[in-house]
Amino acid sequence: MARGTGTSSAKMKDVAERAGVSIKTVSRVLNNEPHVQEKLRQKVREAAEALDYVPSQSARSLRGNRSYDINLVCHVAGSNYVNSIQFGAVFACQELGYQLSISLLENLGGKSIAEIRSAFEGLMRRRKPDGVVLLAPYANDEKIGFVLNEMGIQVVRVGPVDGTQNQGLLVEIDDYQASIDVVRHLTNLGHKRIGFVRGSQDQRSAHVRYSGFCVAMEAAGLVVDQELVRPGAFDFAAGYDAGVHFLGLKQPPTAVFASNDDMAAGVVAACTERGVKVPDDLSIVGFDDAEIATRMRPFLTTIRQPLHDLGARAIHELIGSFNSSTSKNSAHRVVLDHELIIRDTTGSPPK
Amino acid sequence: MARGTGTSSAKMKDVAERAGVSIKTVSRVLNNEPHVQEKLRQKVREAAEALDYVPSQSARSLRGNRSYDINLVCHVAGSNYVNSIQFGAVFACQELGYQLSISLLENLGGKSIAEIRSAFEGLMRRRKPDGVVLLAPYANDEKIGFVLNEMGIQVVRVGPVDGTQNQGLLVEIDDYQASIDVVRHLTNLGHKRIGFVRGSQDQRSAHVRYSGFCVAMEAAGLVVDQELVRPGAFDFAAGYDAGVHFLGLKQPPTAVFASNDDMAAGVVAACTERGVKVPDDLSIVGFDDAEIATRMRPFLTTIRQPLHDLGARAIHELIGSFNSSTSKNSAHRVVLDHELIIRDTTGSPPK
DNA sequence: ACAATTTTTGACAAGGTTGTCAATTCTTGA
DNA sequence: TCAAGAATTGACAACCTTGTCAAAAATTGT
Repeated sequence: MARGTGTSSAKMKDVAERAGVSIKTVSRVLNNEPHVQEKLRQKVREAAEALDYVPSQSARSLRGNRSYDINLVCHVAGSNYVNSIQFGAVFACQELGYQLSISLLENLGGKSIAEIRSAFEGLMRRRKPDGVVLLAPYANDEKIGFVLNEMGIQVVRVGPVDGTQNQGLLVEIDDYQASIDVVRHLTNLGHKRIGFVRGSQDQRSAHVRYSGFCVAMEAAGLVVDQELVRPGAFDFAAGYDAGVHFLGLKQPPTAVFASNDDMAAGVVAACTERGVKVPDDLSIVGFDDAEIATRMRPFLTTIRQPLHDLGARAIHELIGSFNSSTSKNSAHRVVLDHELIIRDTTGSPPK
Repeated sequence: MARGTGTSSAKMKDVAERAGVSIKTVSRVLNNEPHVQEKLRQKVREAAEALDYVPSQSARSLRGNRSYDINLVCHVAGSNYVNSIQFGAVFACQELGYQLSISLLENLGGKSIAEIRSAFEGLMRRRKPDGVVLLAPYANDEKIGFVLNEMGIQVVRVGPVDGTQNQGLLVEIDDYQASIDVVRHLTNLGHKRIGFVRGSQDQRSAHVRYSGFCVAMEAAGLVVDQELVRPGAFDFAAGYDAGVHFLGLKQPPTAVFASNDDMAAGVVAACTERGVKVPDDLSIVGFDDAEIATRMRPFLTTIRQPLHDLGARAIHELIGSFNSSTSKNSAHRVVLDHELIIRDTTGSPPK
């Protein structure tokens, strides 16, 4: 009953009364709209502060047709990659007053536009997010971007994306350069027969990493032996299979570059089982610097992606685009730094 | 322009007109309130169906003072445990028309009630969730439960919890029995000297698993040698350290039960480095059946927790409690089944 | 100093739902 | 058949914010 003890929080009306202005003026000040005297601005801000005013999201959404929600869309698997990006995104949202919710979509690959549309509509019509963060493998699916655009939802994509499609917002690292860095590290150590384990064909990063690999090999005056290029799906098992294949070869490689850490760990596991010493007999490099890189023995040499930052930056770009006056189509591409982490799975090739 | 092409979706008013009833009646039908003739119910449902009506979350929230949001609160680390539960929860929310958002809280251990309160208020006042899912290590913090209760937010806790505090909603597995199962598996194989790696002291599960271990040892007529009980923090490094300790002993154990998979993997790593054969020289069991259990070699014998189901069930309990008429204090405890997964890290003790 | 213009301010409606309460219809008993 | 009571239905307000538009105040030009 006593003042300040009321359970319900202050409303705009209360702030207006305390500041001696109209409700609308309070609204203007709090939303940083123009056309208010500096003097009143101060008063309103003070009043809001004093009353510990917090705007009602539901009222804002209802009237303003904005949800202050951002949706992170990914497929079901809870990989370290998705997880780390997600955490970065959550932090950024907390900071900026948005809410991040997670949406899981069954694999949409190869679905028609109509099917994709209905999947998203089913997911989002209860509460339409202001923006969507699209992770691999959806980031590169132009149909999905199209559907979301059509629904009036701003999109930011994380990860490498085909150059062909209209760009929009994009946050990534330079996978191409990172692959070159890996090969250079290996060739500097003296390796000449270098194997490669590819990632899922439906993910752009898999292709980019492979082409970086090829270019760097060529630049080093080496040939890419197709016998030493194995398919994979970014999972441990594929790495293991590739490892078994390599070790069974008459002339095995002296180094293997796997397109991600899970697969690199698989290659190492195959070596461990067969008594092949890493890195003495075979050097191995991964990509991502996932948890497993320091959970395995020996520790994995790999490329560190700033996953956390990628997620955070994606959110910042998205929210920035809401407030900027530039049109929806404004393309913006952000490239974050990667880093080659040299640990214990790489060394000189055997004599 | 043509009928059905309108961009904005149907509102309650439209449904009411089509069904020839008042808006309020539509509301009643759609919310399953009593006092409506069956005949009208049908009509309304048909109309809603035909118009593809979806209620506006913001309007509902504004008027009804419910957000249809559920918050999953955990600390920063993106462990497999948190991740898997989260995925289960997201699925359940999608199914039930709620939105799951993630909140990350810096470590709140040892903070005062005032500090905890302000952390949550800062986090949640922009949009107060209808319920909160509390994961370890927060699940067992009674101060947090208290603060949330005071804020009028329903809570469901996942994981083992002290019996002392007022219960509320709780979803867990029987960690105690699971530990007994592990020990029984080991003693059945003939092990007598069994080591144990404990989990973080601030997590209830660590204590429960340890006491299950002790009881089962006693039941098998074995003594718990304190030399063979090592501390840990549920992380790989602690398991590794414990492994190094065990292997350096004059009389090492023939089996080790680690309180989670990460630590078990650490013990295995220590063995691998030292040329100790698993399971020939040392049997090792983990807990969780995390990803790493099948990413390591040999594959890890462990307890499978139905993490996905725990998350989903937590959501179901929470939402169920909103709709049920029973009071907030209604305690409900759900215990899901665990399973001992016997893989390749356990075998008979060496002669 | 006054009209014309620009800037600042506020009254009011609207957004889509649910709670309240009064009006209507139906049921029951005499 | 009619009164009393119960069940059903609907009109209207309320939730809290933002957009519209007109009114008021300040500024400019002559």
